Amino acid sequence: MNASDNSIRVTLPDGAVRVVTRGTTPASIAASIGPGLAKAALAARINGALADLDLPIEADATLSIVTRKDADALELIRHDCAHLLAMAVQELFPGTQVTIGPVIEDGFFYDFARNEPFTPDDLPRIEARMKEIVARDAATRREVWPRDKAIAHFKAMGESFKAEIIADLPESEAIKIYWHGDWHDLCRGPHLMSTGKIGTAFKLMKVAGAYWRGDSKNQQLQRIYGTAWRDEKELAAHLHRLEEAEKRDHRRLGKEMDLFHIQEEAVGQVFWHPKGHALYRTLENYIRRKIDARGYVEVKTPMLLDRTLWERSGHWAKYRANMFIAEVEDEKKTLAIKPMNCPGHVQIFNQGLKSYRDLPIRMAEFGACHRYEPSGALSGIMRVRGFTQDDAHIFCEPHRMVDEAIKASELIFETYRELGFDDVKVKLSTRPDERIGSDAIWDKAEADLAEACKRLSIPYDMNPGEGAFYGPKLEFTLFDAIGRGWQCGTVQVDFNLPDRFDAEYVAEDGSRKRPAMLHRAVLGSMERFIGVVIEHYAGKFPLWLAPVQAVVATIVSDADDYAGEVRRQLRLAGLRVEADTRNEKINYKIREHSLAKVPVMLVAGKREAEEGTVTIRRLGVEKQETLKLGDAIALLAKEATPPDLR
RNA sequence: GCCGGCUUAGCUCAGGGGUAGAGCAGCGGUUUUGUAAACCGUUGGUCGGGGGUUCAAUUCCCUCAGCCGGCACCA
Repeated sequence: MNASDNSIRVTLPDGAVRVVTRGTTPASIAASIGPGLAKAALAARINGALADLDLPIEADATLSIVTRKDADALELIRHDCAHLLAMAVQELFPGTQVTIGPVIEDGFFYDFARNEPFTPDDLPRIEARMKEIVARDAATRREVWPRDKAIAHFKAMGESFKAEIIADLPESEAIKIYWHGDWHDLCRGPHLMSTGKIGTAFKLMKVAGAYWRGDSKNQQLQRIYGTAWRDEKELAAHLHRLEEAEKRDHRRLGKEMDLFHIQEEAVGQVFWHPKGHALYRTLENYIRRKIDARGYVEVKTPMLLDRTLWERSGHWAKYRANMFIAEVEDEKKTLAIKPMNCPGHVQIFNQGLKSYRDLPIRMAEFGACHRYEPSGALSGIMRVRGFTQDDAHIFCEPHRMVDEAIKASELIFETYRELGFDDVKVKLSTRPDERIGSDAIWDKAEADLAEACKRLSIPYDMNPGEGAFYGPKLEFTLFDAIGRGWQCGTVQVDFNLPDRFDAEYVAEDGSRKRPAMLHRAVLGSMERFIGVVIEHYAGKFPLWLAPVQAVVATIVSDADDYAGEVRRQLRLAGLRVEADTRNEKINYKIREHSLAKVPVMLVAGKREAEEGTVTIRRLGVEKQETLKLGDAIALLAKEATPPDLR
């Protein structure tokens, strides 16, 4: 063996090349660059892949040293935190089995198997132990074990879940065991060189149940969630963001702003209060104008339909568990409350003979649907059992499907933009295992939806196997002001219903043909969308959406009559206005209506009453402006114009 | 549906085996006020429902419901 065989070339990020002995570790290269870097080093990136600092480099490679400042650091810290958590839990609660503990957005979790539940009180104890282990600065050691030895070892320890994981690893995978002091776990790594490197910018957040391997048929484990960051400042910032998110929670704002409520006797259904319903109507009318302008026809179909119809549609077989059923005593009938509007729309289509000249028929309905959702799925007005879809079904000649999918998608994008959502992602969900229709039909429908996206030049992600049993779909997810995604709009192809209900039209050649059917919703559910809008704007709605657009607040009781007149004229101009003539100081009124997030306050004191003016004060803005009443009305009416009418 | 937590006045919340409190809101007054809380007085609760233990339960136990956080689900 000559000397050159023992040398390798390591290329650093700045392009510099170091010739080192084969088997040199990133740690020693870092040390040779400088003691500061050696100290700051958390891990290495060898040929682009994250690796342990003590992993010998065996061939020419590119190398970068990962420090706390790098984006990768978070991933490493969080991964180590998961181990730290498992270690602390096993020290404090002997007999607890470890399973998996991955890195997730903002943090990590670890799933444990233990008979007694963890309580929220356990979290501070575990967290304290984690910090103790960090202070211990236990060294990390990596070992590679033969598979059989590893399985036998973990089985002997009573760690049956770990043994199962190892047994399921592909043969090609090396079984790596990481030691942190005298605690060890199976892990693919990499890890920081000691527990002291993790730092203490972490916090355990919550305990939850989670099924082994995500399957509800399996044993339920106990999951502990934590968040972890590079330093205390980042942690504090994250906790602050959570607090801010809580402030815009639609359930909280719904109560504070008197928009809606839900009560025990109508679980999963919304009582819309006057202000909430003002918002609801504004959105509904807006959507109605948009679809009217695009050649839709609006219909209304029955809430209760006989069981036989649901049998024919296929819902009784496929969707029965989610349907509310109504038995009628006098007649021997079973009715179901509609969970979807589509079967009803096909009934309307089927009345009378349709010609190809009549197509496309774009049949819309603000359709109230009810679905029996699992109790654990309910959440405020975001996930409910009674909701209204801004639904439509488009019956068209099969070759027009791409065009119609394009039109529907354009409507969705335009609507989101006008409502203040610019960040939208599209997914194409393709054939699920359980489905109807031939592969040829699916090929065509999936290709049509993809073609629609292509022609619109919108990027989309594939979502394989997630289509409906009756056809593929495009799903539109919008992202709100704090970056959370909400799936709202959808465009779906349906091969099922036209067939089952024998929908037909007379084609150009006089033959009877089956129309293609497209389901689409823009907002999805009114309830859910309003929830999203509330959280997106944190209750501070743009003027056109605000439930109360302006409050006329008096300073002295002499201005009461004038305030009434101002209110009357603003209402004539189409604005939602209240007058506050209570015997309170203007400070008090300003404060109260500011907290209520009323966008515009019109102050009317003695001066304004005499001069026929109002003083406008905008929400959160101290600067005021006094205008002639007529000018103020014109200004506000213009500002309050819905985006589609501007 | 599953795991855990929670449920006290209209709202936000404190309390705790001997029969319940605060702030705000409400109501009654006084005050006529100029841009984020004027002052005085005052009403208000089967402590989520049911059952049990106890001389005594809002408090402890069981059970049901709802809500919250996850998991599963979202045709």
